[in-house]
Amino acid sequence: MAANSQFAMAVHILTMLAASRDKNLNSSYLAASVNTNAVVIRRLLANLGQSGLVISQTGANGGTRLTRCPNEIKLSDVYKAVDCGEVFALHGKEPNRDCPVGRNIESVLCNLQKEIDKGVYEKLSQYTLADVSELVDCDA
Amino acid sequence: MAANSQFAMAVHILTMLAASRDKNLNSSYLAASVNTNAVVIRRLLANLGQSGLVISQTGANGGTRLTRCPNEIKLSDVYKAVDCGEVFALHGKEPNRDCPVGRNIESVLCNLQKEIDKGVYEKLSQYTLADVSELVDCDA
DNA sequence: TGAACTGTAGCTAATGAAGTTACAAATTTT
DNA sequence: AAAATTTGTAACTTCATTAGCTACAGTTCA
Repeated sequence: MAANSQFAMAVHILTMLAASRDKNLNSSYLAASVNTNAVVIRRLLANLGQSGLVISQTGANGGTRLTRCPNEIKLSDVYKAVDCGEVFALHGKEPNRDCPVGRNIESVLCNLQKEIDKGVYEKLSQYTLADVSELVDCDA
Repeated sequence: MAANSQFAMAVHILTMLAASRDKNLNSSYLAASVNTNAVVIRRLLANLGQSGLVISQTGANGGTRLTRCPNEIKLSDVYKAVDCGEVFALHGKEPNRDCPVGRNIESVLCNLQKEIDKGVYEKLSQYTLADVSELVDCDA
């Protein structure tokens, strides 16, 4: 269970919301589609809400809806909203500073990490939620 | 401890090996630079060896060395050698097949995942171990 | 008032990485 | 031939993280 599937779940539920823009969807309904627990969905929606992608309402007939059009939500926005970490992790423990390589490798890797992450981000920014919705419908 | 730093460690020890191409380096020596246990290094070297990047010798004065020039080892080769998984994970549990979105989202995400991973791979293939060695020395 | 929601705290279970000890097998040195 | 060194690998522990679950206070609608 250690693999972080939050991005996948986020795209899933946002696609659901995109298909029902006129009404609120509640967390139980979304959870049933993702096949998980409603609290997992609510935690995810909390992140998406903080990034301004969705808005939730408490109370009866409450639920969540998108704040803007699916074609205005880039997948990079989603990626940023859920905290997925980096493509690869740096050293867990600091390398040995008495070794020339150990002393300098971290900064080199850190720059590389940033560049790779930027590439991922740029690639994801080429797609919107509307693109995903279309693909999902096509396959249906 | 759950963040996978094998790529970072792999680049680290390969840089060490690149700086000592004429002789074997043993796992204790490498472990001291990475600041970890020798067995962790040997496990990593086993992966790198299976991908043909390094060759190890048992016995006294044994150890590990590169099989080819640092400028012939792309960072994408390293990424492939250590099993770092994907940029983002797909659903842990299969989504609900009774829902149109649940039924089709996985294949859409899977294709996206492949494309993103390919982008990472291409970006990493632009750098070699020789580039890393140079950067590490420059900083020193 | 009562029903239906979200938001969130707090717990358990499952997974995976890293760290450690131990030891057989291989190889070199003496 | 014996001793020393080193890899390869199994087995275990520890730690961090994700996901799943229950419970409940607070909000909103009818």
